[in-house]
Amino acid sequence: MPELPEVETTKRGIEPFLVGATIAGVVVRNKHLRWPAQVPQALAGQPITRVGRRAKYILITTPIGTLIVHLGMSGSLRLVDAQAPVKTHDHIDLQLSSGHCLRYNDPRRFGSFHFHTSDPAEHWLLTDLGPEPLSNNFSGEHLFQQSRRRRIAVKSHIMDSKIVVGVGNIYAAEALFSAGIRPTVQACRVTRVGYDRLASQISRILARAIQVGGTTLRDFVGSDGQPGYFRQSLNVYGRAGEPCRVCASLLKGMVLGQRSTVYCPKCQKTSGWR
DNA sequence: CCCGATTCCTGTAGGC
DNA sequence: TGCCTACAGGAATCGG
Repeated sequence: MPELPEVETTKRGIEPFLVGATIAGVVVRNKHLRWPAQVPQALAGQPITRVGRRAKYILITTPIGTLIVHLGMSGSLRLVDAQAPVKTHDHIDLQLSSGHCLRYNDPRRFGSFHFHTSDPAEHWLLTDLGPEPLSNNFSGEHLFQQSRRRRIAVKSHIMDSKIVVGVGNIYAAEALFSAGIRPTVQACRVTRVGYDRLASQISRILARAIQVGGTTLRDFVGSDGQPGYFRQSLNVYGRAGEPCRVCASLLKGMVLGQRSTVYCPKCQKTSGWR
């Protein structure tokens, strides 16, 4: 499931093929995504000037506007040959003048395509987002200050895209484990020191996951169709009932905020210090 | 304002 | 072997 590392992996994979290329044609086989897909035919003939990312959105910019693409839970953007046979759930193609084709496949259709004619940062999907976890705007102090009145679980706090973007269920669980913080602790009870440690673990883990092409659990493939290899580095996610890799205690699984959560009852005792 | 629950969707795993 | 159900989850939105 694409979280920030998977989206960044996709962005890096497609960028060299898109920037400088011209869109030769647009094919929308199924526009019934999370929202009706906005992919104007007017994109045909437009050069792609920039490929970017904000949170889990991939931004594909042309002189007439920017496509804002979200991969949802099961979406992928792959570069295929223009003649590649269409498979099931191949919903949208951007045909390129180079003979390549940027193909969007999404079995569960939780993804989305929006088109915005001015600065994408001003699109309603992006205006209320928190800082990028790999930027200088992100810190333990930020997490701490934003948490003072929040009684929700700290895991829900760091998964809130208004607080910080790109931290999904997998990486939230992993960062809390590495920081030694129990996911269920109220956000307002985590200490400043705890948030410092949590912020640095979030950044470190996301950066490492990007280095190995993200995490492939089931669906995710990068733009070249290759899986990511961070799965073997997971310490808690998907390991409920198995022994902790640090202390051998049995990892505990539970549901928190409608999300499956796994933690080590021994390594994750505190809400701050260790 | 705050926060938990609900909603979208389909492939897969588990139970019988 | 095959059917049926539960579950996975990003994030907007709803309801209390």
